[in-house]
Amino acid sequence: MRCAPNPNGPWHVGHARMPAVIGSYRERYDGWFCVRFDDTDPETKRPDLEAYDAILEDLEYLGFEPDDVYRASDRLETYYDHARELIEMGGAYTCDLPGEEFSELKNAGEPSPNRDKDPETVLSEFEAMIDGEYESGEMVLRVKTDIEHKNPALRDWVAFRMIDTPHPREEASEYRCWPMLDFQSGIDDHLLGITHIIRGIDLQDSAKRQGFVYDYFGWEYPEVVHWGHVQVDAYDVKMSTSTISELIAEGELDGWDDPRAPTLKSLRRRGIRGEAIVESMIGLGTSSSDVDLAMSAVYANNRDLIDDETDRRFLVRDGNQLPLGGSPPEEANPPVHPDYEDRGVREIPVGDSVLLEPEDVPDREERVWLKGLGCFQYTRDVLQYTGEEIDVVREGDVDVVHWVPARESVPVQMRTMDGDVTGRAEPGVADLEADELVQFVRVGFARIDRPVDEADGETVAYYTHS
RNA sequence: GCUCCGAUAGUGUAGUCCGGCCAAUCAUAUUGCCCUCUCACGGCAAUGACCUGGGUUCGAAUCCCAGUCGGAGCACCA
Repeated sequence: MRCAPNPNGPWHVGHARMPAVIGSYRERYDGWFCVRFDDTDPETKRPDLEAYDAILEDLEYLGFEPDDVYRASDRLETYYDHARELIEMGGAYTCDLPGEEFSELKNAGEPSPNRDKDPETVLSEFEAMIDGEYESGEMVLRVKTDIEHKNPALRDWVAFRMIDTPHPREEASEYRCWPMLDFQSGIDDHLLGITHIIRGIDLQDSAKRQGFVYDYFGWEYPEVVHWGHVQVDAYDVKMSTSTISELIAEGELDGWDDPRAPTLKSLRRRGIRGEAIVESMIGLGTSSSDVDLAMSAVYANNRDLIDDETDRRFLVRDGNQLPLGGSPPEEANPPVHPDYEDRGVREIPVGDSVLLEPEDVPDREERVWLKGLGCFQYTRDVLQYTGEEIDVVREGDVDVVHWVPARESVPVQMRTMDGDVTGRAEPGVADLEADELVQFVRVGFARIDRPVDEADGETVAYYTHS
């Protein structure tokens, strides 16, 4: 099988579907899959030189390594050779009709006047195309299909056209005569031994179009599955490489890994495992209708993967400072993970005042349980330590909240899909390293993006999900 | 205009080929309860769907026809 991306930018979430599905088939049937960059349009779908590697990185993040990697722009001579062969069989003709004129004839079921040129003429004109003797738009090579076919989409389609703009890859920059996707991809699928093709409904006519070429060559067409488009909820930004690219250029997004961007690089930075995305994509199946992927499904899969191993920490967002009274313990020792006592406890110095999230500040005279510390009553602007046991919580009238010491806590900036939030975390957070995952208790999971910084003493975290 | 494709709960999916075991599966979501020093994890429960209309049949989610709705192609894009 093959994954045939157009290298015009890093992948968005929807792109994960192809490798997820063919990768799982590879495992199940001991199969083979390659990545083939179908980069045969240096102009309208101009390849981005950085995208080749970016896509391979995204693939690696998802947990896949392709068995082979090809670039269509390396294989032009192969396509030319097959075109020559096709011409000799009388299966293709050069055509200098402007696109609109041909379109009119085609829609009427009328052939192009060039259709019956003899192969020698066609061949010499095609060689001239290869030699770059025509300008863009002057000459194309068409596959001779069935000009009266009831489906107008299949009638005598273009196989090669002239493009004046050089290809961005240096190795391919001298070529001017470029194959269209249907020709290039059709030839390659056969030559690479592809047995099963999965592609979008936008290419649902491709198999029939390419079928004419396969018939000329006497090849057998692979099995094909078409699937619909994927929409992802939870994002304001349209899931389209070109849209995201524009938003980045305009400065609306900070980059491909901005948490608001529906890209794989963004999910990676937020600490979501590629595996969670892959599982969600496999869950979508291969239906040909359009589907909506709920991000909650990705989060649920991810939570399954990371919950057990992720240590707990406290983070208070926009904290209200409250002084403590009544001689509470000097240090709090909540567990590193509530389900794994053997991982030990954290050591949080308490000090003489704490920060609570505004919603957690109790009403006057009410009690509140600071996790890992004890019970306090809010009296005369002070949280008065009551020394009561945990039973008061079990009895049900005391809420349990997280907190941080006002003085010894460390500043944290957390970037989320809905914007940045600031807060302060327990001191241990300053010792975390980049890429570590934490669960901020009662807030959610986060990935440490930048450990504490000398300049501002601040730790930057990316919010994963609840 | 021509041509293709699809339609099961909020979302995704199984079942459709080879009609009965489907008063429809599983996951997620939502809600409630239990557990709990988290609104995490775990456990229990509830909510919730075969697009419409005909036909074939003893019997239709499943087969046939029509319609409706949705998607896609008819590019010198991929």
